[in-house]
Amino acid sequence: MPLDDRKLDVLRAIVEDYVATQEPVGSKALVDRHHLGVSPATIRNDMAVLEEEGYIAQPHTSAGRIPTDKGYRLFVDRLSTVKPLSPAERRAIQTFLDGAVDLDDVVTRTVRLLAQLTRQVAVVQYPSLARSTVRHVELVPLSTSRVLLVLITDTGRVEQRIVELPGDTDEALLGDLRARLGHLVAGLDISAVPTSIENLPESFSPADRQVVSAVVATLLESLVDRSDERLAIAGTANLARYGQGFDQGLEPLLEALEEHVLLLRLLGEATSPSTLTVRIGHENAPAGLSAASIVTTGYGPGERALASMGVVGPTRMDYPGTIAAVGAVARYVSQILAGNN
Amino acid sequence: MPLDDRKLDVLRAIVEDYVATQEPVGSKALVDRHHLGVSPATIRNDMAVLEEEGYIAQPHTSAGRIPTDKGYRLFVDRLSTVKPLSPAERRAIQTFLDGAVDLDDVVTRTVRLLAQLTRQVAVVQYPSLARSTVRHVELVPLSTSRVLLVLITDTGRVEQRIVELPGDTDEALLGDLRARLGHLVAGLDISAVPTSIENLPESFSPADRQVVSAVVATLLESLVDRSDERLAIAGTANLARYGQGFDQGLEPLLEALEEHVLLLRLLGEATSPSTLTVRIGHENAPAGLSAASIVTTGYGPGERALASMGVVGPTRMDYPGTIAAVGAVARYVSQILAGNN
DNA sequence: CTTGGCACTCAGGAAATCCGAGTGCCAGTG
DNA sequence: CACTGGCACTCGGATTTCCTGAGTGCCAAG
Repeated sequence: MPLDDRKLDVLRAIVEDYVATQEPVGSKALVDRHHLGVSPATIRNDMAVLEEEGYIAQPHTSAGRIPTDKGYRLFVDRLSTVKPLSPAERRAIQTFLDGAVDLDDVVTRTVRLLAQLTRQVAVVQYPSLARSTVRHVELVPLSTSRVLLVLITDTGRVEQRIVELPGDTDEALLGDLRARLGHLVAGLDISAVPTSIENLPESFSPADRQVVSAVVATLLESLVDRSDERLAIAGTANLARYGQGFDQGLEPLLEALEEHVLLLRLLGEATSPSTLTVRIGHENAPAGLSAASIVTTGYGPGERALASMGVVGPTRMDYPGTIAAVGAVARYVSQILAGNN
Repeated sequence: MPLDDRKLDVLRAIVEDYVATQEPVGSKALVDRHHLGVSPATIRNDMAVLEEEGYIAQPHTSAGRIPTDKGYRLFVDRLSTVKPLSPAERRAIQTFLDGAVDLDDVVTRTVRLLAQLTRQVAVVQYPSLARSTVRHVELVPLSTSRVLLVLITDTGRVEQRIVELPGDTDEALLGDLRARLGHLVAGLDISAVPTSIENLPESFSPADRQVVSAVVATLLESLVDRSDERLAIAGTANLARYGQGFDQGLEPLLEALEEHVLLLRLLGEATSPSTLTVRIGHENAPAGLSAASIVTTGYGPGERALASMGVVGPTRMDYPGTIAAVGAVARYVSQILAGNN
């Protein structure tokens, strides 16, 4: 049976009231708080249908209704309208983020800001190496058998590795290597680097090949190294405030939040900066987060998302508000990153 | 009134039992579980004295006793014996830490290990820049008006800054500057760098002075920048397990744990690697942590501590076990750092 | 100083009770 | 046909009462 408009209104009202009060909402309360123009009895009939269809449920026989995951899903997809941020919030975003001095600072400020705005747990992924381009590669001799390899990306990120050379090496070779490396990879997309340099050693004299190979190997290694898919998290204290909003207690949640690999996967599927994903309750496969909802979006200067950020909270969260906050912060951060180019 | 030996035994027994059971312990239970050779009535008298002196307290009139902060203090200072780690634990430390590939990895592994061993919250400070020495300084031209300043310390840490030069600059000047900078600061203690280079600009021709000043300024800035006093935290989920061990709930604690500045201060006062500090309950000034105890120690290759690590848990923690774990991990990490030199 | 005895206290659990929000259903109405 | 008012019913949760037993403090005797 298709849901008519009023039933959708009822569902919306239920979600809104439940989110606001954290208590099951009954038919009477609904009519009082929203001017639906019909009597409680009518609402009850509608509710019965909504329940049959699985959008809402009763915790106990004689209690009001609460939305199910499916109900939230419908709400998010079709019933909620974007709630514009208050001027105060906009200002907060600006003043908070404008003071950032470098990339790391942008990330830590962002994550705190997001936690504060949404009063929930914020998660921000550091811009991924993989999706940026090379601005510069440098070789710095430390001793005759050690050299520091520095890689700078267009996002302002700097990776460095110490390369142990197989034997003593003179400046000339290094200089040559530096120049040719730079020529090969400058401006290149990180993902394109491996194929670009794989044959480099062969263009050197056999005597030098070992050294070149060592450097190339380290460079490749530093590129695939996913360990730098780091995360910043803030606002875990908000979980405690929300208190027993979570049935199974906080432990599984806190554990999940420390499982960065897991979170990265959830954040991942790096959506473009303009789209925004909402995952509700059981849609989050991993056990620990099945009582939580996650709102994520990508961010980054261009069309492609450089990395993702998001908010984790109870399924009973203020979706419109959270979505607005995440979206606004992501847009602003993207601007900053574009500016700092 | 000085406490005789038996009273101390009683206190020790109370602490141990309370930590183990999380429940107030009464006189009867004490005589049963520890062979004290006297009757419950006698114990009661001793307990009365201990209570009068403020070492223990009763939550309710008709309940057993629990240790006070003062009681824990005495226990830690005089009554507890170090509990050697189990072979399994020693092995865990080794296998867990030996796989570390770089400094950051050492830190993240350490913090997880510590959280796992103690089943509490672990906090590890990244090795502080301020207490290491300069191994190398490098200048890498990015464009004619931008140069990358790289600073490498003996702890394997690499700081980098981009310097915006006031005008176009040629290679020769940079090379000269690089050489003189390196000569001035190599091997120097970070804290000694500022005085060492403050007069450097004046030794250059007036035309070049602006450029040199820009570089020097950035270098100084990167040295005083405390923002790199970063922390790694793990095991917050353990707080939830300990559950309502904390009277005021988890919120203030989680908040305190996100206040890195605060934690750094607590960790701080970098003790030497060989000493270990225990702060109990109210000894932790900040409100949020007054229900917690903190066990910290410094770590680092030499005599001086490079940074600190520690564990945060409820006052009712297993002090001997925690102390042993923190000590062992710190020693092992120190060895690793010394080795990687 | 230690001990057994004894009266007393009281937190916390179990059982009993109450209340009212909320429901489903039905018959009546425009 | 959709809506409404009425009504009987349910039952979770709050409130109260009651009870129990661990634990205490004190005292007099060994």
